[in-house]
Amino acid sequence: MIESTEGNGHNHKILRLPTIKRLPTYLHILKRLQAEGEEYVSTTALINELDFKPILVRKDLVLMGIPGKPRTGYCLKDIIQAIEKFLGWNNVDEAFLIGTGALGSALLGHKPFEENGLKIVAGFDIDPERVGKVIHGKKIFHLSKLKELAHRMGVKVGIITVPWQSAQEVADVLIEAGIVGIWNFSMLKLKTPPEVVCHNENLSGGLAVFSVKLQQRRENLL
Amino acid sequence: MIESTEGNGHNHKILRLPTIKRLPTYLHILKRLQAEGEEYVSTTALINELDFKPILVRKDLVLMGIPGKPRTGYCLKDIIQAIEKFLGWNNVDEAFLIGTGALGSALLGHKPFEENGLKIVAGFDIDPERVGKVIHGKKIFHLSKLKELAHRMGVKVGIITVPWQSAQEVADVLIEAGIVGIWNFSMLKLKTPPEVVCHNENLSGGLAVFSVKLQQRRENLL
DNA sequence: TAGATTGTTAATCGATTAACAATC
DNA sequence: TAGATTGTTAATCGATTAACAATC
Repeated sequence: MIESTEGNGHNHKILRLPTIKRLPTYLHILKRLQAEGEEYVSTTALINELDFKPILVRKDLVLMGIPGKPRTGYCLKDIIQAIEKFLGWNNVDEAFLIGTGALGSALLGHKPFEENGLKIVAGFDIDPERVGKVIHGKKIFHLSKLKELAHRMGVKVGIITVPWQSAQEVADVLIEAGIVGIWNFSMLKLKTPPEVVCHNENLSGGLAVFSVKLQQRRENLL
Repeated sequence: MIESTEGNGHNHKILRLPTIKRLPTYLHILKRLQAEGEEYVSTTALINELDFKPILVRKDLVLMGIPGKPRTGYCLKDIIQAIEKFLGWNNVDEAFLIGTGALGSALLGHKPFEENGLKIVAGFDIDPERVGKVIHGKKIFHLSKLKELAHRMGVKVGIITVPWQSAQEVADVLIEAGIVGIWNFSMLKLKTPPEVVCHNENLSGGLAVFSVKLQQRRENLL
C-alpha cells in the first residue's frame, strides 16, 4: 500500500557502512582544525591525526560528493557542513531512552549525542525506585506512560538500554507508540516490523577485540 | 584496519576482526540455549536468533578450530568453552578507569565487563568533587595516585573515558605506570609506544550509522 | 539407507590500496 | 613552469556466500 513513486532507490547518495563509521572521526578532527583557525586541509595533513591512509579519506569524500582543490585541499567549512548534512546532525531528533541502569544513565548524560543530532528528552523504567527521579537533568517516567507521552511530544525515536530479557517487551511498547527508529543496546535481536528502523549496537564486540589484543600482547611477551 | 599480530605471527590462531566481533553474540545465544537445557545446536538453529547466514557461523567456528558433528551440530559446552578461552574471558583482567563522567560512571557499573574477563577495580579523576566518592561500589582516586596504586595492585590495563583534550595526558600517566593495555573511549588518536596495546572505541560510529538509517527511513516516507 | 548437517573448495562481492593522469 | 594534491581507473586484498562432497 505504501508506494514510492519518486522515492525509489537513489534519492540519497548511498554510502557504505565502513565509510559512514569513519565520518564522525573526520568531523571531530576537522572541527578541531577549524577551531585552530585553519581554512583548508589536505588529506595528507588529515591522516596525521588518523589511522587511515590518505587515499581512503579522499575516496570517502568523493563518495559524499565533496570537491577538493588540487594543491590546496578541501575547504573545512564545506566538508564539515556536508558531513553534518549527510548524517542529519544539523537537525535534532528527539528520543526516549528506556532502561536507566548504568548504561542508560550514562547515555542520558552523554553530551556528544545532543551535539550530534540526538536529544534524549526523557527516560523510562519500571523500577519504582527510579521512576520519578531526574538523571542528568532528564525526568524518568514509568514505561506505561510512554505511548501517551510519545504522541503528545511527537517523539519518534527510542533507545533501548534494558537487559535482553525485557528488550522485546520494550520494543513492542515502542512500536505500539508509533516510534519509527530504535537504537538497541541490548543483546537481543528484536522482532520489528519492516517500517521501523532498528539498529543494534554491539558493545561487547569492542571488548572482544580488546581482549584478544591483550592476549596476543601477553603471548608475545613469553 | 586489520591489525595483524605485528610480531612473529602464528603463536595464536589468527582470527579476523569481523569474526572476533561476532563471538560475543554467539556466546550470548549459546549460553541462553544452554540455560534452556540444550546440549547441541546446529548453525541452522543458531541463526534464528541471529542476523547472519549459517555458513558464516560455520566458517567462524572452523577458524576457531571447533569441530561439529554432522547431523547433530556442535556441542554447546565445547563451543562456549572454546570461545571464552579464545577471548580470554575465563581469566579476569583487573583494570583502572580514568574519567568518571557520564560514560565512565556507566562503565564502572557495567555488569557484562566483570562477567567477561574485565574487572574494573578503581576509578580515577582530577575533579575534587569526584575524588573520594564511590561509584557503583568502586572508589575514585586522584589521578596522581594511579602510578603507585598500579604497582601495588599489579593492575596492567587502563580504560580512558576522559574528554579528548586530556586523553593524551592520561595515556602518558598510564604508560608511565607500566600499563600494557589501553582501551580508549576518547576521540583522540593516542600516541603510545609499540609495546602498549591500544584499542580505540568509536562510539560515535554507531550513532552515525543509526542517524543515516533514520534519514533514509524519513526519505522513503515521502 | 536416507537425510541432515558439517566443512572444504571455489565464486562472488565489497572495501582498500596503488598507479597515475588531471588540475590548479 | 614545477610541485603538490585531487580524483579516476585498475589491482589487490579480504570477507561473505555458494556449491557440494564428506560424514554420521
